[in-house]
Amino acid sequence: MSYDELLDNFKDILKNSGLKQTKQREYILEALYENHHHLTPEEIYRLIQDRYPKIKIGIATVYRTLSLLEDANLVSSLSVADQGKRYELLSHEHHDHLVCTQCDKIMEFHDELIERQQEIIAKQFNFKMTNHTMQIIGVCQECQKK
Amino acid sequence: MSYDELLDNFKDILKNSGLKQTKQREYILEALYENHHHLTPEEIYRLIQDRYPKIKIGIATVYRTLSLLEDANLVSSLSVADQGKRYELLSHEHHDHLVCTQCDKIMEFHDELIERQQEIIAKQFNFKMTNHTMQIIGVCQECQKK
DNA sequence: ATCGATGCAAAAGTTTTGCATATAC
DNA sequence: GTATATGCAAAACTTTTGCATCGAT
Repeated sequence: MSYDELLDNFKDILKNSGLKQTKQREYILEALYENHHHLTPEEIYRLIQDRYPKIKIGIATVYRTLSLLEDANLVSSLSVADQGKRYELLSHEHHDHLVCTQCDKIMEFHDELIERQQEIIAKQFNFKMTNHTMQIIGVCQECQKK
Repeated sequence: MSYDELLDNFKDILKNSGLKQTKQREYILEALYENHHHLTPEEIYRLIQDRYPKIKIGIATVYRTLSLLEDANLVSSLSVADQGKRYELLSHEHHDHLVCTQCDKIMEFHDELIERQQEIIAKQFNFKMTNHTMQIIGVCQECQKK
């Protein structure tokens, strides 16, 4: 999905819920779009401060907007290893994560077989799946050499 | 694995690392064993206080012991939906989770196809997998009716 | 003009750390 | 006896909330 489509999508959601469009909300979406993945609220906050020094933004707004986006199913949160949640857009192609416990690096992969199997499992439980996450935890190739 | 085997296992790990066996550490392991899954450090702390009113235990010890157990790969942590991590023993048979976003209920499932596929993926990335977690997020059967 | 959104600061909640004391070895 | 573990309290982080003001509609 292009950024413009995504933004239109977000604007529609806001309008339909009687919420307002603001620069802050737009910049948060933009930060998530550009830095593809795994941002903490703190990181998003600083990215916006750095890029738009003129605009005022508070960390509370970042948290509030992320909750909004999560409720609207535009972002998902993930928490592994370190403390604090990290957020990423759902509109990027779905993928899962390999997390290295030594260097905290996060790698991505996509596997159709697993995707399909998840759908089958959700169906078995009569569960209405809105999202799913998977993490393979371990030691990456580089850290194994150390 | 029986509790006794698990405890012996833990004692060996402590001994081999030059660490000491304490009642507190044992009770934390016991709490995780008995209440099969998904405990927060706070819950573990209170369980032990309730069950062993005579013994002193501090929340810091719970955190310290959980880190120890996680390093030793005896427990894994999981964080979804609510804030804060939850811990569970790895020695219980491995399973993955269905998390309901409406009632926060966590259900479990086990799927061999997914397990095998995760191993294949780890191999492709030359990744030494020590653990893996998967969560299917959505709305459970009961909450769909509401 | 209205009502929701924002920034700020305070509060609440979670996790870690320093230190004196207690306890396992 | 020595070294590690513990409880406690303080500190560090993370997230949420109250409130006066601002800004989108």
